[in-house]
Amino acid sequence: MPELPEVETVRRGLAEAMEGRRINQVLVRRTDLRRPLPGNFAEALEGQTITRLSRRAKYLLICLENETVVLAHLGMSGRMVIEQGTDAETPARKHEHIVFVVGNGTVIRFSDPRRFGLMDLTTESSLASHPLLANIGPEPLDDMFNGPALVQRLKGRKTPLKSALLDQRVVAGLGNIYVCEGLFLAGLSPRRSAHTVGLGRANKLVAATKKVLQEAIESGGSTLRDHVTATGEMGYFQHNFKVYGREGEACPVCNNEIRRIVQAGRSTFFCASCQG
DNA sequence: ATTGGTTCCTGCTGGC
DNA sequence: TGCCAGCAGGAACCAA
Repeated sequence: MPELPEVETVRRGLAEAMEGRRINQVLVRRTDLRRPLPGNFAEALEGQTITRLSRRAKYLLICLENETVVLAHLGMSGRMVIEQGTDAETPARKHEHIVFVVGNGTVIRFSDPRRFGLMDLTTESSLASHPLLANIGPEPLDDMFNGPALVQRLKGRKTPLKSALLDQRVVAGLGNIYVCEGLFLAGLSPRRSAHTVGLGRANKLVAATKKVLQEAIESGGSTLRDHVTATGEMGYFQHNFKVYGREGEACPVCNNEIRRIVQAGRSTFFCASCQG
């Protein structure tokens, strides 16, 4: 499931292949993604040169010379994979929904079996107020995301800390894996009520979250099932998970058994003795 | 205002 | 061994 490190890894790969190149062709095979693809999607992009590949939260932003911005979310199972010199039209793979042809024959294939992903069009000037981005919290790797800011954002929230961190309005780009890992590294209980996190704990949590995200990006993200980089390689941060997916295994710090609980319908993995 | 529940979709898993 | 119901999961949306 692509979270910030996976999307960032994909972004870096796509930047290499797409920046400065002209979009020569866009094939749309399906328009019924998480939200309907804009009707003019292909026409709006064809002929435009890509100026920059950017990212906000878990959204990829493909910026074009005429100020158009493609907003792309990979959902649960989305992939963006680069191929050189293959035929864009064939083979027609089952879950391949959109294909971009850029420059002299570079093909970028967006596939997404579960179709929780989406693409939309906006412009540079209305990007920040786009409905999907308008209410999203700070980038976790930005200096704006710090202890005091986190305390402020958790104020008044009575949900468990774990659930609050998954809320994209609190902080952007985190998902189940990196929230579990960050809480473990910070030594904080996922069950703690969010508003009880004061400056000391918030500082620890911010530092832990940044560390986990940075290390994951350096590892090319985590590949559980679907994630591959834009060049088709697997990430390998999953080998560094301390608690995620490790129910019943020994905590790497204290050797107690790692537990799994369900919060707001999502699995939480944690060590009850390290995460007081 | 905040929060819990539902929904979208498909591949995988576990139980029989 | 094979089948199928049920689940997982990001986030918008709705209802309370």
